[in-house]
Amino acid sequence: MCTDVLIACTLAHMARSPQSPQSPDDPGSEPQGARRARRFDPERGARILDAALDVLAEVGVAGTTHRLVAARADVPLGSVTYHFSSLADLQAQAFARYVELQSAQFGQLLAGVETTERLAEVLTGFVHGGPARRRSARLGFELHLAALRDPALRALTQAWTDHSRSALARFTSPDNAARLDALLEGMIMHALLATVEEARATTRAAIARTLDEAPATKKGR
Amino acid sequence: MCTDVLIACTLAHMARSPQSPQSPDDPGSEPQGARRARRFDPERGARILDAALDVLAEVGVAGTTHRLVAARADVPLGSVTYHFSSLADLQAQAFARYVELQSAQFGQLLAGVETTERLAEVLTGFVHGGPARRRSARLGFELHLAALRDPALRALTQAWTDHSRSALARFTSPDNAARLDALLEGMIMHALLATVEEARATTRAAIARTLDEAPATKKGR
DNA sequence: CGCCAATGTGTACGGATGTTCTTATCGCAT
DNA sequence: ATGCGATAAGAACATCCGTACACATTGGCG
Repeated sequence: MCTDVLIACTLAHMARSPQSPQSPDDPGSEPQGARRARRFDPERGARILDAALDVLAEVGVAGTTHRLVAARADVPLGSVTYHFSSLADLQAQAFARYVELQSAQFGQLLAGVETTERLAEVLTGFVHGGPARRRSARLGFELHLAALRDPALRALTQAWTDHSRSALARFTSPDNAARLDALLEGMIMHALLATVEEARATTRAAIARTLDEAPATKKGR
Repeated sequence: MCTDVLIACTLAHMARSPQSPQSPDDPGSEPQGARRARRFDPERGARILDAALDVLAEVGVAGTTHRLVAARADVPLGSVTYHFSSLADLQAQAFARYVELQSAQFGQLLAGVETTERLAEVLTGFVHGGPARRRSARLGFELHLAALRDPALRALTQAWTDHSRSALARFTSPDNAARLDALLEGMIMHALLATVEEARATTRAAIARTLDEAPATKKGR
């Protein structure tokens, strides 16, 4: 399995050499011991993290390997193990970066929203997302599942949930914000998995109905 | 990583020999070529599937291997590859079995429920589940994530969602049943991941509020 | 200018895994 | 009873993976 990805890996590794600007002395004439030119590359760590997020989104936590990430970031294998003490460390830092980016993006999405009607509209667009949103959602669920198994990642999911709830709490009560958050999570998952896409109006109605709560302080029912 | 599981694997493999009823001729005197007695074991396939579900729940799709499942089912490695053409096939069939069992269990859970009040109570217990529920929920999310990556599994998640929605539709409109299903999914995930457990009353209130919909046939809002 | 610590790069190794294959065994139809 | 096909059992193989390591390079500081 995964042969295509491996091919891509190999190709990326091979493709790197020809396009690099060759040193004054022609290295092509001495194929033996042809060590690649060293590159000055600060913030290579950050680039590796981005590549790791790409790989995580594509093949999941299960399929993510040092070599895949290295190929994606266009760096040699040793560079990944140099910058990150272990594969788990790499994944954890990548997920941390993801939560950071995602929180900011979500906050920005809700920044200009004033009315609950507009909020419902925006959140509907959030659930039915384009390819970029799909990637994000995949990463999110990948993180959730990883956190389910590795308590060290719980802090990240907790932070993400807290941020999401508090961002939504600007429009409803905290309890209802939590409910809305759970609803969104479920709807996003279903949207990702559904063989036939749900009608936009339906999800919009579900969000809107959840949004205008009946406070029902005491006489609930 | 996973050393403990591997130890368990090895131990299970070693522990098998001494307890087996030995043949008339004492095999202990001839340690060389000591092949284990062949066991007559119909429905070994089903037992392997159960073992696979256990392993899936414990270590996830990522960590599930032929050898782990074989050790869990107390069968030799070759037996797993004999009954299932590939690891993906094994996982798919195991998940299919899971959906079957889970659908039945969920239907049975709602079977005796008549009032929406009682339903809210039952669903609350479903969200805050004991260890058995936790295992099921983990398997469910494991399946969801696997289906996210493997379209062949979509049929299973679709069946599960459809069944769940129709079971809930006995108490509300189909649209609201879908909304409630999404809410449950999200709340279950949050319950699994939360570092501090949510108050039971809160989730009950969230379910109850979602349950009594304002039909609002035309003049919504 | 000259060093050195940090960073880049390629390779090696032990181990785990999926899958295949050979051999042995036994239920069962004839 | 007797063959035979289905299944059990264990070993083997090629591959991939995480990590460690040895060596090369160079930016920046004295």
